[in-house]
Amino acid sequence: MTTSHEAATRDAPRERILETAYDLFAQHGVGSVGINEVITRSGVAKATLYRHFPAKTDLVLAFLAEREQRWTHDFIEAEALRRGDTPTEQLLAIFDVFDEWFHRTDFEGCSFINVLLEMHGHGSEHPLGQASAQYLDNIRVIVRDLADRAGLTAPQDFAHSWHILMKGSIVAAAEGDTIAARRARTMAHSLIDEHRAPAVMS
Amino acid sequence: MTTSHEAATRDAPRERILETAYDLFAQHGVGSVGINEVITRSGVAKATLYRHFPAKTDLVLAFLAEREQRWTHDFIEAEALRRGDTPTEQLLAIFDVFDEWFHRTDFEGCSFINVLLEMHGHGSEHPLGQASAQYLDNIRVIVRDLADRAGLTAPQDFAHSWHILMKGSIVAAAEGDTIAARRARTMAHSLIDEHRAPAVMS
DNA sequence: CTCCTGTGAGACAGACCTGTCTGTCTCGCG
DNA sequence: CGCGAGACAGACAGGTCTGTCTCACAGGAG
Repeated sequence: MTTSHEAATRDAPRERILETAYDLFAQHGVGSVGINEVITRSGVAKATLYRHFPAKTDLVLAFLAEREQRWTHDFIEAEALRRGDTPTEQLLAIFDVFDEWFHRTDFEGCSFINVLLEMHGHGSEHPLGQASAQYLDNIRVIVRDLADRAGLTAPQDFAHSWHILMKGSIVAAAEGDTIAARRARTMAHSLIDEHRAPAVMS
Repeated sequence: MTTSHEAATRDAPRERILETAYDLFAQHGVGSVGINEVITRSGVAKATLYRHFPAKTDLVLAFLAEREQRWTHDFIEAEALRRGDTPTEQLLAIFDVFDEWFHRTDFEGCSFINVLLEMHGHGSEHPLGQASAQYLDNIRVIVRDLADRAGLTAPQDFAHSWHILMKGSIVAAAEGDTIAARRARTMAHSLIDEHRAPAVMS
């Protein structure tokens, strides 16, 4: 109903499908949302959806790619870079962005983590698990590059540890700990200090 | 019902069901495993299962309770207490146990996190989400008590931060980072240091 | 002996899912 | 004006799942 989206969106069924799928998958998870709901909500015919996305997996893969663009790049990365003047500040700003994110009423969690854990150990075999792992990898690359630019030691290990703080705080936020980002930020600060000393090993 | 009970070792279908459900739910997730698989694997009639567990939710709740006993208490807590001589050592030993856990070929992740994230934001309304959150809470109580005994400042906040490291390393391990526990342990050590100083941010 | 209870085996209903297929409509273009 | 491509609508097939139900059997109690 409605088609209140004016003439512009009239001939863009693929965009309408992906837009609807993005909202539904991000909010309710890719497993809980059926194709039929995407169809009815986007006002598209089932045959149209399957013409653009041969299987549900393809639609989910498109969603994950879109998620990386909107969440990883446009939200987290861009905001963190904007809020900090130095690489170190930009790293820490990630958790400031997280803090804002965790306080949203429609906080939806990290789709990459959600999809990966939905595979329950078979993630390395399933294309959705592989894609999610790749997008999580890409986040770590962003962190590692900032660590590089900040002159930190062992940037690869730093990025892994940093990412543990990010993922842990996201799960904590899903649990209801709305100030998890501030807790993680404090630990993150200590981690930076540890990687400023020439020797990292304990 | 067999007079004065305790002829329980007879066939004990309830124990067989729960034992089978424990293995399947822990390994493959509570959503992916159907009642029929529990039935065939445990050699029990469907009516028998539904007599002991009126709905699948009841079976999952029983699984989660069993999971707390076997994983939280018998594995993590007991092993950590055994491996350390002081409360501080026992806290750090949690990540030694994690390290061993992450390296198991049948590493299955944290069922509480998995179930909670499976609710996709509606965890606080769903009984399974509430139960999972409660069991995660209980883990934090164990950590807080150890922090108390170690004389750390702000043990409640400490436990929340510590738990972020635990959850973050579990997700990282699910991603394939087998040495995530050692990374978390290093950060955990710094966290302890931070909570030894008399003044700590709240 | 019969009754009674718990059990195994499995058919069945009803809901929901993915994916296919058949129509009908509209629109652009020659 | 006619034609074809793409889109809408929805029936349909084939599979999954939960949960109910029937039936046969086994063993202890009265």
